[in-house]
Amino acid sequence: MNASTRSRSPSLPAPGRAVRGSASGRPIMALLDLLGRRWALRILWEIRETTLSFRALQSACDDISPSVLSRRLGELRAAGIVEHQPAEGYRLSAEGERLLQMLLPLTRWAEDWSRRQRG
Amino acid sequence: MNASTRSRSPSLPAPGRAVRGSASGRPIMALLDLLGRRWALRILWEIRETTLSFRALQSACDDISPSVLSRRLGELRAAGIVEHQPAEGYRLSAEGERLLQMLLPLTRWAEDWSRRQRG
DNA sequence: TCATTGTGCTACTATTTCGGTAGCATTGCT
DNA sequence: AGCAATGCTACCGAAATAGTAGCACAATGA
Repeated sequence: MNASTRSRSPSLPAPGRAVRGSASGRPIMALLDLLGRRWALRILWEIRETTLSFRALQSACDDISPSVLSRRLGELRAAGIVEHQPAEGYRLSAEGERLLQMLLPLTRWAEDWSRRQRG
Repeated sequence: MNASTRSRSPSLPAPGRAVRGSASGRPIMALLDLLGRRWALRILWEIRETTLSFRALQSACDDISPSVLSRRLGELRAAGIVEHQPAEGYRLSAEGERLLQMLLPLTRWAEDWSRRQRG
């Protein structure tokens, strides 16, 4: 068996397809699956208002390993949330920007949370 | 070998402490770490407007394994996002409800996404 | 009283995912 | 041609997760 034929990535979550934890294909489940993978939220966060090259993104994410970064980017691109501009780098798609708009208030929440957790 | 001495869980993300992928302790990084763990978002989603027992939550999450559910619940409770009412079950804390308020619009986004992805 | 059912887990092993390092093909300098 | 930067893939050990079994406890009810 050739290594290139072995399955090396989890199934790509997409609306309308069964995903991990849900045979229903409900879009929200596909999304929660996608965003719940390691580094996915962080990657989106780091490009929320900028364009970064693969390596710049890698170091922004505290030197995430290139294999995982590559996989996450592949998934996020397949989902149409991230796009790659040759000679510029990775950035949010228009749809990805709408998604991130919704996540920005998390910063505020996290700060309140911080105050409460520490007292 | 005493089981209680072995390390069995990844470090609990908390604001003010270094977390996976960030030595800064910025609250948002701790939050992204916490929510980026497998099933974390889904668990919060399933109790967004109800209280569920351990087993009910397990089946709501498409029969997630109890070991992972137990860990996630421990983390989310330590974070003050989820709380456990004896004889009732798991539910969001007041703070957790504020957090979920921000995530509810994801449903709408995911539905639009679905339409675009499928054409 | 003694099953029976439900609850909240922990233990254990197998499988999958991730982390970390090395390195390659391509592109663009100079 | 040489050199550096970019966007990866391969490989493999480590860590997280899945899957199954089962335990301790409380409540119910015959």
